[in-house]
Amino acid sequence: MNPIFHALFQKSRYLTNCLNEVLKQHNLYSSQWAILYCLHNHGPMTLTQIWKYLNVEAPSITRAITRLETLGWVLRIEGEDKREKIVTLSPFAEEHLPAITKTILVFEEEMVGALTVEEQQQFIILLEKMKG
Amino acid sequence: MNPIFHALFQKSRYLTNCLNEVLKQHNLYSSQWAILYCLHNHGPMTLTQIWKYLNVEAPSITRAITRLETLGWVLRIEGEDKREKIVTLSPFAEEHLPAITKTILVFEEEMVGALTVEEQQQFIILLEKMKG
DNA sequence: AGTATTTATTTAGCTAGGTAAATAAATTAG
DNA sequence: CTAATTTATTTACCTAGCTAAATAAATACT
Repeated sequence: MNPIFHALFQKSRYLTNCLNEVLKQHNLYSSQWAILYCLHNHGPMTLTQIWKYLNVEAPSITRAITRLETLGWVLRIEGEDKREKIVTLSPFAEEHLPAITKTILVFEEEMVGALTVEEQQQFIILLEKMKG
Repeated sequence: MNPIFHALFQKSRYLTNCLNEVLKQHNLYSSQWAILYCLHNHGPMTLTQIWKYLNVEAPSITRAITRLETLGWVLRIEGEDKREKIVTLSPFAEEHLPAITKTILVFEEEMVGALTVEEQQQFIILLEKMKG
């Protein structure tokens, strides 16, 4: 087994666990945060826009949004096209996002700070080269 | 959000999906294969040895081994220390592993072939630098 | 207009990771 | 030797990805 895969999968798991650990203080999981961040940048989005943007299947987003809704982070609004649901951040989310973003920035600096900007670019280039 | 994380998580998910796709012909999932491969290299192992080696929590391995056992890939044998269960590959697994290994090698070459050996080493070095 | 197809979301059920707590055997302490 | 602690495994339950199929609304076809 090429050690690249093992290393890649391990690090991916490790980093999401660390991210979850750090987000615990805000009562969030990393994938929930990914959705909030996405909504923060793009404004209200339909479920389809979200899963296409995050490159994930629809049912994962349905489940996550349902959870985020009951936790009070987002609202599901019926669209003009009545098939679609438009998801928006709640006032509660808008209020808390700045502190969370700060937490994330500290985390990122801690995790990726040992790499120069060139190394980070190089890393992404190498990642891009891996495909079927 | 630093694009490095998004890229890393995406690629990790993409590669496991591809691996699952390729392993479908052998009726295996990628994490099941990781365990079989591990047993193939090290010989019989206890559950604890397996989860420590794969750097995963114990319950994940308990579940995976239970599944692999009912599918006929491994056997659980009670150890001399009666707390521990020793896991061994079944004759069925021994028989089929060479073909599976071949599938994996083709997959790896396809996925990682665009990188030179130096780039692969560089990639792993950069990965190692990411930690808290 | 009425039917067929497409599109958006949801539901059901699978693997796969995690934590917390239960159980049972082995080991250590007194 | 008995009681306390440690160790190995399992169980229960959570998030998070996936596929396949159900449902409902919109669109296209004839």
